[in-house]
Amino acid sequence: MAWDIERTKNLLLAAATREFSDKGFSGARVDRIAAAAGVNKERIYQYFGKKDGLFDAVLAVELRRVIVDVPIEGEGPVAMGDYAGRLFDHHRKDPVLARLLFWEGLERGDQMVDREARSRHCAVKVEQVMEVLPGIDRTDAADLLLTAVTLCDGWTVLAQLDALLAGASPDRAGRRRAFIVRTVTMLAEDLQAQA
Amino acid sequence: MAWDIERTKNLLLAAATREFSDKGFSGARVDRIAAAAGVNKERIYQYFGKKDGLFDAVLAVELRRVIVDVPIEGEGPVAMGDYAGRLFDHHRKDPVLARLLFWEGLERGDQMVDREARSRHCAVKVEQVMEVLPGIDRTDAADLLLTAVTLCDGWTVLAQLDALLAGASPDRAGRRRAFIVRTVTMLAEDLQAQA
DNA sequence: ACCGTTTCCAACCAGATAGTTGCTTTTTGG
DNA sequence: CCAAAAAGCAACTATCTGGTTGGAAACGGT
Repeated sequence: MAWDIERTKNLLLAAATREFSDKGFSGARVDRIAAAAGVNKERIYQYFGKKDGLFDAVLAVELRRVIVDVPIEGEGPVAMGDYAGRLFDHHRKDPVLARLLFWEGLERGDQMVDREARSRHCAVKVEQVMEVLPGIDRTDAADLLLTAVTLCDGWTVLAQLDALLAGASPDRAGRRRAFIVRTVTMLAEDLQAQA
Repeated sequence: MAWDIERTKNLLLAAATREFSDKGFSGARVDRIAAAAGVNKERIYQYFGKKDGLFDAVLAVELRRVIVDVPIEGEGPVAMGDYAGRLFDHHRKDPVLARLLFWEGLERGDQMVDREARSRHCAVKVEQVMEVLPGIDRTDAADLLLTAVTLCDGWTVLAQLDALLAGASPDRAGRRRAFIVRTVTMLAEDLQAQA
């Protein structure tokens, strides 16, 4: 069998994604990642430098994924609500990114990974919001976007709190989703009206 | 000098609060907590059982604190916005609780600490919301509350993301606070109108 | 077939980590 | 004032951690 470096890297990335998402950076165990990937631990240090590098790589992959899978597009407040809904679905299907973002916020604090790329990513997203809601203030667009992201991502992490607050009603997720969509739509309407 | 067990316990709790808030559960180091408190490590195991017990105690203290310091009171939608603002201020002054909640959500997942007490706490809060907005649906009250909490707590953890999205404008925190207050007020208005 | 290069791996290391123990010091109650 | 109980502490342990290394195995070009 020929060497398949990409495959090995992907196996490691997949295992690392799961481990980091579950346990966070300091909780993740390098040995466990290697074992889950069925790859020798040493490969991690060869391919990704060290634990930090692996974390960064995982986050980069997931960020790229959400950009492609959940675009901001369409026109008017309803389009923003729709975006929030799709973001909610994305996280619900696979909570990895939401968890990684909170892990990063908590563990890394101010030393964010790859500031430049992240900054560009954010700028693009804000720009897209401004296209969907013409005439909106840039700061308002950022606030609206942050609100949508916080609500969607926050729910995947604080789901236990939600269960305590709202009880274990059937299709709780669907109800929460509808609530968030409505909130974001309403907010977008209000911001555009005053623009 | 007489034994002052309470003082020792409080020293440990204070140090543990800081450590857990900063590093989370698996990132926190028992030795560091003991050193910061100027107390022998063994005391922790005597007073709190083990690391888990200390974490639980810290969380309990902070939860009790926010109930007292940030009550839900008043009448009508504006009162809910006001509550969100005060919650925001509470976390901004001291991000400990917000961070602990997210740490718990991420690290503990479904095995939440002291379910019974937490459940009661949540029920009381929802009840208070229903008093402020008479006639509102119970599920809506829970959703509104969760929205306010998610937005306020989320901002303290995702502040870096905020900086990337909105730029480092002066008094960014104040602007975000105003946005959240407005969002919650508007939402409360809408919910009460349809009630 | 041969050989330099790349990929892989088992064993290893130094430092850290949660949790324990045996003993000393202080307090308390009669 | 004395003995029993409680509180305090330094040193210890067994285990785990991220990270390294020296050599074996598989490859590709000739």
